[in-house]
Amino acid sequence: MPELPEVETVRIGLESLIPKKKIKDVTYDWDKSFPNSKNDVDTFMVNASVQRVRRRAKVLLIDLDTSCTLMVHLKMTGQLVFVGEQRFGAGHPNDSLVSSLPDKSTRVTIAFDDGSTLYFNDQRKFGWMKLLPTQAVADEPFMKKVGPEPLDNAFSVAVFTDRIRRRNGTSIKAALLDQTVLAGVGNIYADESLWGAKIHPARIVGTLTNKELSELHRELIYVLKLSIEKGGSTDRNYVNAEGKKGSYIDFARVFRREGLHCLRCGAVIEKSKVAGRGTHTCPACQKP
DNA sequence: CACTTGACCTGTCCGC
DNA sequence: TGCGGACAGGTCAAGT
Repeated sequence: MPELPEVETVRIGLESLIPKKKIKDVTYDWDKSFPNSKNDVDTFMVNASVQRVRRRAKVLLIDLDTSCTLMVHLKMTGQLVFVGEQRFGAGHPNDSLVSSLPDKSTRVTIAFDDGSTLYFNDQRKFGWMKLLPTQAVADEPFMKKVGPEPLDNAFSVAVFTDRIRRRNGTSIKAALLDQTVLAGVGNIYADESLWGAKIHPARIVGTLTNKELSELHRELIYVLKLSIEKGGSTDRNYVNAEGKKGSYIDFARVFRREGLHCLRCGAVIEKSKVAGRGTHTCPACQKP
């Protein structure tokens, strides 16, 4: 589910909610969602306090004061939802998903000593969290191979072009989705940025001009920043750290707009499959 | 090696 | 309604 803007939105929310909170108790129902031993949890999590919440690519990093970090990947349907010590009932203005937690998608429950709780929910069980020494995070296989952050100042057109061209024989969409090329792009923002740059997702990287890649670089940064401003995209399951949906989907130009008119030229948006993923394009603006 | 496909899971939606 | 199949925002292992 969540791509860079959604994970960043969760990070911003958690960073304002959980630092300094002390963990009282941890429970979980599915080993693959949280593979650490009870001994790890008792030794390094229980009685530990949260220091800060970081993000790298689509991974959240919750640093504890035991020199350990909770590494979290939400994959397709994961949620990290914080519920304060005071709960609101159904119908209350502040009521939301949170009033019904935990529910059957709750995989891990982290209770803090002030009565508040952080829930890790994941319907499809693809997501995971794991506890490891903070200095070991960089040695994780994914962290070693993942590409640069697209919203860093250092992510220039030259860097983008150079890295994309490493996948010269594949489609531009597959290259954008490849986390070793650059970090954080998933299906929504691949389609959105390609529409913005008027490039068909199935175009082979080797056929793209530097001018086209320069446009794509600009569009990619634009849609990622816009989405963070809008609190991410809620297509199905995504919610932020307070259980609220994001609104980027209301601003989307092609994603999930099949059958509707292109906002630029009026042609009817089509849906197809590229790089094994549902793909949305304008047949007039984005020529194969 | 470069690239593509299937597997991991559950839930929902669509057509018969 | 009921049922089968396709599909869903990610990543990795196995296949060509």
